[in-house]
This record gives sequence, structure tokens and C-alpha cells, in this order.
Amino acid sequence: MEIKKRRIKEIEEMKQEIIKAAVRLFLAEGYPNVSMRKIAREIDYSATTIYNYFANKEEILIHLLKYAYAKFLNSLVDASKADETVGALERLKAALHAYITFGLQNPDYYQLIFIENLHHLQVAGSKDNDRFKGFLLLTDAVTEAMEEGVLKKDNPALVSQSLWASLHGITSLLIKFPGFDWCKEEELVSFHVEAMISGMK
Amino acid sequence: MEIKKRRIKEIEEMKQEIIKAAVRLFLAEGYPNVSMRKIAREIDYSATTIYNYFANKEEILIHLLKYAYAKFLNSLVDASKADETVGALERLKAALHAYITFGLQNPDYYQLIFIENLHHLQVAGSKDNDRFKGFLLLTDAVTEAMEEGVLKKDNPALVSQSLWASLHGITSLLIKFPGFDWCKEEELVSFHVEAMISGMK
Amino acid sequence: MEIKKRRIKEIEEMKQEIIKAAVRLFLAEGYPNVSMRKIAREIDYSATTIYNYFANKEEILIHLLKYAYAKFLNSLVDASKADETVGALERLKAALHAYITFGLQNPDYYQLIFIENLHHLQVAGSKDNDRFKGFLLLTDAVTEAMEEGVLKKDNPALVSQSLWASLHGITSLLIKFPGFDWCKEEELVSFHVEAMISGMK
Amino acid sequence: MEIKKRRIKEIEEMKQEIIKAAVRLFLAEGYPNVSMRKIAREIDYSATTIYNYFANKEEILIHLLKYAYAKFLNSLVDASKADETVGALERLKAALHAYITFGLQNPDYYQLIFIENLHHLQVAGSKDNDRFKGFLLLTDAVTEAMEEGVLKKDNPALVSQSLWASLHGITSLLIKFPGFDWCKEEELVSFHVEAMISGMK
DNA sequence: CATGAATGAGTGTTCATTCAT
DNA sequence: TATGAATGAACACTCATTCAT
Repeated sequence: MEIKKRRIKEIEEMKQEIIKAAVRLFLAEGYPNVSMRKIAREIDYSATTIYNYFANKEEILIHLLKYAYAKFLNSLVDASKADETVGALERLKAALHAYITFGLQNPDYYQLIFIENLHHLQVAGSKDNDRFKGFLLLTDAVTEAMEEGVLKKDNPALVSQSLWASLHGITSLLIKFPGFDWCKEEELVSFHVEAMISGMK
Repeated sequence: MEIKKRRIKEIEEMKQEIIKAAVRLFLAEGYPNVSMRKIAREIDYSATTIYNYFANKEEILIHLLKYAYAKFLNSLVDASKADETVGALERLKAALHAYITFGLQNPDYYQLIFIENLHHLQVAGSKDNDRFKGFLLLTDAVTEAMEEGVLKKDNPALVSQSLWASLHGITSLLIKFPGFDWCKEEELVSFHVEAMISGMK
Repeated sequence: MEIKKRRIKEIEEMKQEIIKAAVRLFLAEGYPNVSMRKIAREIDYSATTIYNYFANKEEILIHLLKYAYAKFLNSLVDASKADETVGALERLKAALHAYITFGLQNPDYYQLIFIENLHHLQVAGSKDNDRFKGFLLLTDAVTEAMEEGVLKKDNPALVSQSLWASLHGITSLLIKFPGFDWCKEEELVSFHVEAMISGMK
Repeated sequence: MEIKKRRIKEIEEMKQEIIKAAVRLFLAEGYPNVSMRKIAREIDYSATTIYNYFANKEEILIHLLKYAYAKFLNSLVDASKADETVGALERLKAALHAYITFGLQNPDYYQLIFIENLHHLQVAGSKDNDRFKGFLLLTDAVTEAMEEGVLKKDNPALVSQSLWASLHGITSLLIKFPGFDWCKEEELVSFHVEAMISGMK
């Protein structure tokens, strides 16, 4: 019954460590295949200790998703802020690229957010989370481009949704089927974005 | 050890019933969360009975995927055969619509094929199955359209992959986020297809 | 529901075939590890068919043991009948050899009779079966040898039991530990029998 | 999920209790017939608790056998050390008695070691374990007795193996057939040992 | 006589979780 | 805060057996 006070650390720090381990494992092995024990082993603590930080397994997932949503949104916001000097079309294009880039650089998070079906777990409402806030940014960029006349005037919602679909399509396929015989990634992505834009003009 | 049920039915019929229940459950709860007992309960048989039809849980999945692949491919082939009188562009457009339509009409199967990641379970080879055969049909249609001059000449692989991405994007988003505030589905799909095509011209 | 009347044969013949398969399997894998299915597969019939011949798994064992007991006893009786011309000591020695020989030539049956612990299954009484009838033959041979004066007069039961112990010891050890670094079997057995006899003189 | 018992006890103590229950059950019903649940019931714990002490069922067996081997060997070593003043023949005789006595006083362990065939379970190597180390002690005693001239000079291996057989025979028969109509145990054992010795002179 | 369909009980094992320390 | 002890529920799967055909 020796208490291994191996590391005294801040609560948040510990939570982060748990979440980090959880992300890794959830993605590598799938949520249901990851046991509390496994997470515990990964961070070198006992399984029970985790319960001091999260009420149960599902709550880890919830926190983890919130974190992922925030990260995703931040990424898009950063991209849309940058470079106010260029035209609306360029900014839109940059946003599209930012979306794809986030997915390809953070495939784990992108999967958690938009691919993995963790839906059956009651993870918060689906509207009010950051998952869909990114879409609003896209709509804004589209609207601006239309107003500036560089995009054909049309229902912005329709256009945004179509664009989002194309974005999600390329991102998720590249992530999920890495073994497929894709063209050079960079080339494919550029081509795809150009086609999206030019399809809207 | 009283035997309660005795609904002697054709083997194939029973297998189909099991598979149908399995599809429903796999998608609703995820493959690893679905136990043999759950499937059995769903079809109102004992868990052991299932073993009279499938050697084990994975074999259910394998059969189920094979079936889904075949259904998907058939769907595309049928669409591509129809109406040889129209031009290559129309045929391509028809193929694009057929893809999306399959997904929206068979969301279960589409998810199994392209969204749920049951890949890490050793389900046959991943290249040579019908999942990717559909892509070849698309490439053919694209090539023909290019040869007919109705599509800008370019690397057919690049174009096809971009198109596939857009198809998968709209299909999977509509399936996975039915609660989202989408524009009218029919309108959105038509717009999306038109945009895809016009982006390639 | 096709009935495979693969082989029409006499009931006894079939029972024998089942028992033969069962012996093989029981010894190779241990009684509890042998399932009805396995036996069935071995004889190329369906599992249910066996129930037409034996009420249940245990009854197979019972029959099997009865058969083994009989075979064992016959073997000893045959040996003790032979060659009435030689002296009592020779006959005793022959009996001892016969015991060991049976064991070494029928290790399966010997194990079933004297080593395997199938005792917890209520297999008939322990006194009245042929397992111990063999012992009576031994006692007879000992008594005769004493009467003829070729063995030191003593309590025949005591002597017989001691002899039996030595017989069982060599037989069971050779059977159970075939990997042990034994002397040449023939030599060891002969030496052992001679020692047994000479210890009684 | 209410936790009913809470008998915090020393780990070793608990392990011993589990092993004790396991020995009893393994012998009474045979290893494969004993389930973790049965063991648990026997010690009035839940089945899962056992997994806090042993990784799995086989590990219980392994520990149990190791313990039995050690106990057996110790018993023989103790006997052979004692009384260096007496002659080699007396010491040999003492060793023979010690062997039998161990078996009769620890029938459970003796059965586990030499009768029950738990060998096909991969329990450590079969040659290098203490099961056969006891035999070496016997060989030593025999060799010494020969050198001292109190036993006829012969191949010590042959003599030892014959003696071991006789030892095992009497021990295992007395253990396995307690219902048999044996002579008085003490008398039988003494007679048997004397006969063994005198047969070697 | 032989079988396929069906099942309840049971197996070893894992897991999330609780509780007292 | 961290932990070890403990547990009920569940899982994939096997088995002996029954029943109607």
C-alpha cells in the first residue's frame, strides 16, 4: 500500500497528460478498445488515479473533443485573420487551404471531429460546439467574396455547404485511405482547391 | 435446456437477417460495441444460434462488407450502363449523381464502406475489393469526357480523385450530420454536382 | 436437411467405432477436453448421431472402461493359462511380465484403468469391476508358489500387494514419463521382475 | 457494483489460500473441470479477485506445482541429511521410507507431481524441475551403498530406477485406491521396503 | 438411423468502477 | 492525491444436449 507520489503536478497539467494519452490511444485503437487501465499504464499511473481527474471514461472523451474543437477553430481563425491586404478571393482560398492543412497535419483530431462516429455517446449538443463554428467562418469568407464580386452571387449557404463538402471530402479521403494510389498530395490539394473556386465563379 | 424457438427457415434467409441486424447495430453503436448477444437479441434468437450460421463475429463483418461492396459497385455499374445515346458529359454527370444517390439511399452501407474504419480488422485485401473498383468507373467516364472534348484535358487521375473527393464529401456529410442546417438536399446536391463539373471545364 | 446415410452398419460395430475414437481422444487430450463434436468429427458423423448410441458423454466413458477392464483381464488370464508344465515360480514370473507387457503395449488402456483419475465420475463400484480381478490372479499365483515352496511362506495378501505395487510402479512410470532417461526398457523390466522375485524368497 | 468483502490480507497469504483451494479442486475434479469461478466460490471471493493475484488459471497451476516440487524435494533432502552416523544401507532405507511417507502424508501434492498429468500444459521444463531431482538423491544413496558393499554392485541407474518404480508403485496405489482391501498400511510399507532392499542384495 | 436447428449453462478473461486507506 | 483490493457485468465462444424431421 505504498503511495507513489511520483509526480506532484497541477491538476490541469495532469488532465492534459491524461487527455494526450487518451487521444493517442483512442485513435490508434478505437475508443471502445481503450481501457482505463491502458490509459493509466501509458501515463504510468494506476487506473484508479484517473478517476480523481475525470468522472469516467466518457468524460475523458468529452474533454478531449472540446479540446480538439478548439484547436480546429483556432487554426481556422488564425488563417482567416492573416493578411488583410489581399483580396477576398485570396482570403477565401487561404481559408480553404487552412482547412485541409489542419486535417492533414492533425489527422488524429480531424478524425475525432469529423470522421469517427462517437456520436452515439451523448457528447454535448451537435449545434453549439466549435465543430460547426468553423463553418461560419467559411460562410463569412464566401459572402465577402460575393460582395466583392469575385464569386458569382448566389445563396451563400448553398455555396458554403458545397465548398465544405469538397473540403471534407479531400481531407477525409486522404486521411482514411493513405494506402490508396493518390496523385502527389500537394498537387492534388491545389488542383482540388482551384477546381472548387473555379466551379463557383 | 428447452428449445424455445423453431423457425426453420432457409439458411440464406437467416444469414441475411443476421447481417441486417448486424449492419444496424454496427453503425448505431460501432463494431466493437456490438456483442453477439446484442445481435441475437435483435433477431430474437439465442446468441449461440448465430454460431450455426457464422463461425464468429468477424465473419459476420466480412460477409456484410462483401455484400455492401457488391451492392455499391452494382449500383454504379447500372448507372454507367444506362443511356448510351447521350454525350460523355451527361454520362459523367449521371455517374456523379448515382454515387451520391447510392450513399443517400443506402447510408448504412455507404458508412460501412467509406466512413467506419473497420479496416484494421483484417477484412480481405483493401486494394482489390469493390470499394475501389467504383473509382475506376469514374476514371473511365472522366477519360471519355476528356476525349470527347467536353472536359478540359488534364491528368485523368488527378481529375477523378478530385471529383471523388467532392462526391465523398457531400455524401458523407449529409449522412453523418443529418441534424445540421442543410439547404434543401436536392438543391444542394444538384448545385454541388454542377459546381464540380464546371470547375473541371 | 439431407440425411447422409453414409454407412449402414450394425449397432455394435458403430458403438465400437465411437469407443475407439473416444479412447484415442480421451487419452490424447484428456476426458474433459474431448467434446462430443470432436468424437463425431473423428468418426465423420454428426454430433447428434452419437446420442443414438450412447445416452451421453459419460456413458461412452463407462462403456469404454468396461471394455478396457475386460481386455486387461483377458490378457492376464491368457498368460496365466499358458504353459502348465513349468513350475509355479516360472508361472508367477510370467504373470508379472504379462502385467507389465499389457501396460506397455496398451498404454492407453492402462492409463485409463490405473492412472487417469476418472474416479470423480461415478463409474460403477470400484470393487466389483475387472480392474481388481486381475489382482486375484496374482494372489493365486503367489499362493501356489508358496505352497510349492519356491517362495518364502508369508501372508499371500501382503506379498501380492507388494508385488502389485512394484508392477504398477514400473508400468506407470514408463508410460507417464517416456521422456525420462530410462535404462534400456527390456533390461530394466527384466531386472525389476528378478528383483521383485528375489526380494520375496 | 457494491463491494461486499474487504478482508485485506497479506498478498502471500491470499495467494496461499487460492492455491490451497486450487489444489483441492484440481485433484477432486481435474484441472480442466475447475473453473476460476469454482475456485473463487471455494474461497468466498469473486472470480475477478483471483486475477489480482494470478495472471490466469495456468499461472495458478504453475505456482502450485513449483510449490509442490519444492516441498517434495525438501522432504527428501531432510531425510537424507539426517543421521550420518548409521551405515549407507540404513540411510538408503530411510530415504525409501521418506519417499513413501511424503506421498502418504501429502497425497495431494504427490498426485499433482507424479500422477495427474498436467504435463501437457506447458509447465516449465519437465527435466530440470525438482520432480526428478529427487531421483538423483536416490541414485546417490544407492551408489554409496554399493561402494560400502552393502548392496550388490550393479549399474546404479538400473537399481535406482527399479527402486523408484517400487516406491512410486506402493505410494500411488495406496493414494489412488484407498477403498481397496489393503493390508495394514504400516506393515505393507515396511514389508515392501524390506523386499525392495533384499531383492537388490 | 441420421441430422440440422436451437439453446442454456458455462468457460477464461477484461473492464469500468467503487471504496477504504 | 494516489492506490490496491474488490467486484458485477459483460464478452466471444464452446459444449452437451434436446427436439422435430
